[in-house]
Amino acid sequence: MTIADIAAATGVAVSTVSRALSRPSRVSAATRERIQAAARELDYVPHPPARALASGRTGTVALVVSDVTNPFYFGMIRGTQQQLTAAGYAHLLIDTEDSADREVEMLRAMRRSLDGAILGASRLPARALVALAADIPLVTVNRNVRGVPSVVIDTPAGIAQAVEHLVSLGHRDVVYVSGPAQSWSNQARWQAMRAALERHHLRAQRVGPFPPGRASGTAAADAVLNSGATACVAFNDLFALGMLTRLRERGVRVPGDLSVVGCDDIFGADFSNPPLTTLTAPIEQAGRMAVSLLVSRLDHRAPQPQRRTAVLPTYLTVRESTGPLTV
Amino acid sequence: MTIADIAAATGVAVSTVSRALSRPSRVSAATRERIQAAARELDYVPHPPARALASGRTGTVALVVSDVTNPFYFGMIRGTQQQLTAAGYAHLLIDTEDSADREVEMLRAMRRSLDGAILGASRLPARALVALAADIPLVTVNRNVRGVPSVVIDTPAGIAQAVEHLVSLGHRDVVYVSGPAQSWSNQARWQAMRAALERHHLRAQRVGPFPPGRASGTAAADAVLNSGATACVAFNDLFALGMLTRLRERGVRVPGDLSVVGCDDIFGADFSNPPLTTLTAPIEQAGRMAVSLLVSRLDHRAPQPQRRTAVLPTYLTVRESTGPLTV
DNA sequence: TCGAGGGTGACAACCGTTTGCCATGTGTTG
DNA sequence: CAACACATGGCAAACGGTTGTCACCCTCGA
Repeated sequence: MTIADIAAATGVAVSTVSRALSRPSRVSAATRERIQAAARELDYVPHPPARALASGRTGTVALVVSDVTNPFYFGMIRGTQQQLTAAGYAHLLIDTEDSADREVEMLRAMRRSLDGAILGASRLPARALVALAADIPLVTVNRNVRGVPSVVIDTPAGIAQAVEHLVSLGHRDVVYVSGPAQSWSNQARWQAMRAALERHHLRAQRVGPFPPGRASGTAAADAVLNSGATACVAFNDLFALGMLTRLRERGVRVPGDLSVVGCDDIFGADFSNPPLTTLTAPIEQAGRMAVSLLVSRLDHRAPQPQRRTAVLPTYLTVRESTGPLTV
Repeated sequence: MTIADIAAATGVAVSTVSRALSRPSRVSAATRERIQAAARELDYVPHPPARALASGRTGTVALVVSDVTNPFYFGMIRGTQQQLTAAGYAHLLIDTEDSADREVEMLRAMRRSLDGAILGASRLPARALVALAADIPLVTVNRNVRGVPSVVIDTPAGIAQAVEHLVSLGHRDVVYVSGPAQSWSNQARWQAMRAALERHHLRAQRVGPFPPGRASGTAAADAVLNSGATACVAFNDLFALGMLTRLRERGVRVPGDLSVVGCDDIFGADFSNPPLTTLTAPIEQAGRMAVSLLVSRLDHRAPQPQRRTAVLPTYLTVRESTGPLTV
């Protein structure tokens, strides 16, 4: 069941078989048909590694995440999965366990077995990212570095909306619950928050930073309560969800005593108690778009896209974790 | 940066380099050291496809799921990811989109680029599964077919506990919310439910089947309500969670008017409203174990394990969606 | 001193495809 | 009718490793 067998069976050269199978226009309709029939007959299955060795193309793209455990990535996984399959690529999953070192190390090791990679929220310093991009086609998500194509979800713009929402409900003391300090998204969100509050002549406060994960919600909730704020915007839904449980434990009413808004709108945000007001991010779409961007650069026949970075809008989904300020 | 370069740099043959790198015991300490130093120096990175072509081993294992969207698989993905990385394998993700045809088709196509595969809840008929297993090392999860190693989560045993729990709360009319008809797990759960109820001389009812997905919760909730039951066990948490929202919409109190128990204990079951009583399944562990099983058969040097199938226990986690029968 | 044996490294075949280059045959054009 | 272009298919050289086989050398025992 190699192309040599097919060649023998049909009496043509292996090169012809190869062409009939992978570049059908290169052979005449008659032989092509004959060869394809034989292939079907012998139920031939191509050998990807051999193909990769000879052609340099592996037909595989990796999705690199910092922690598969984070529900935020579930959406990304879905999105990339869909689009990669559609484009005929295999989907490799790499977990860097929150370590930048591991990130470059794994990527370096797998470089030759990948056609490209999608970095979901890379922790790499900008220069390392650029260096890596020179080695292997990359698209980043939620991480904008000059020279590396990327798709970013415009949560910062959404944050302005969220602040607007809270202010309109009468809140004056709103605090930002900060995520990991090295996180690009976290910084962007905090900046946006500060700017938005300043437009209302309100002082921006923050608590944290806290490590990723729902467990951080406990400490975060306590910190927010301690800050005396009446509303807060959390770095992400995982934090917010964690806070909700903690607040419930402590008997703090949401939104009666404290309004909470999250970011991302991950699985669960709609059925938590109370359902979470959050910035809905088109995560899945981001994944799909990242793949499109990557695949179109991989396909050299396709026209290279002008814009190397796409920004996706976010919108505020008001549920029940935010409410008017009560005196 | 191929082994030929290293060979040239150190003045030995490529075969020696190859051995120094992949079978270090086969060369003397002196040359090995010299070669490894040179490799580091030239920063050589092995070429996986070439290796795969020559050796037949790809160092890649696929996790095959019916729908990446299902949170049940999130746990599996985590588990397999961890263990595969630990064992030095790359992790390929395949989504069959609930189609058995697609399942065998994809697996056939990728066969040569995989060392093995883990089937999370395969939809394949038994004979097809066995045929496939002859072609490529397989381990199934929650699917027990003679001759194919597997790890199954013993939810059925847990169902007995759940029924016990409900009966002890006074419930006499408890209904099973059925999942996809072809699902092996669904059948096993229903059987277990029936048996458990019969032990209490109670009649087993069921509603459904419903297609996978949270959305089914709506129809399911209505059906359960219509059945007149005072308690139900849902095929999985996704259903149960969906039901919870629907019941809330309809103003039905849980557990006041209806007790609900789910299966699996997926992400979200603990912070839903009310938190869900469910059968906690060690999903992540199942993933890890499946990998262990697979990897140990791949490694021919390792002693082949006797037991080809592992069963993992499940336990009842009582939260707030179940309560005493109220007249 | 000689032969045996174990350890070390080299040779070369092979894994299954792709692809650049060339030879042939066919149709088109002037 | 000749010359030419083009379409088609074949040859063979890669691609980057692994591995079976074998030759060599060194050491040790008789």
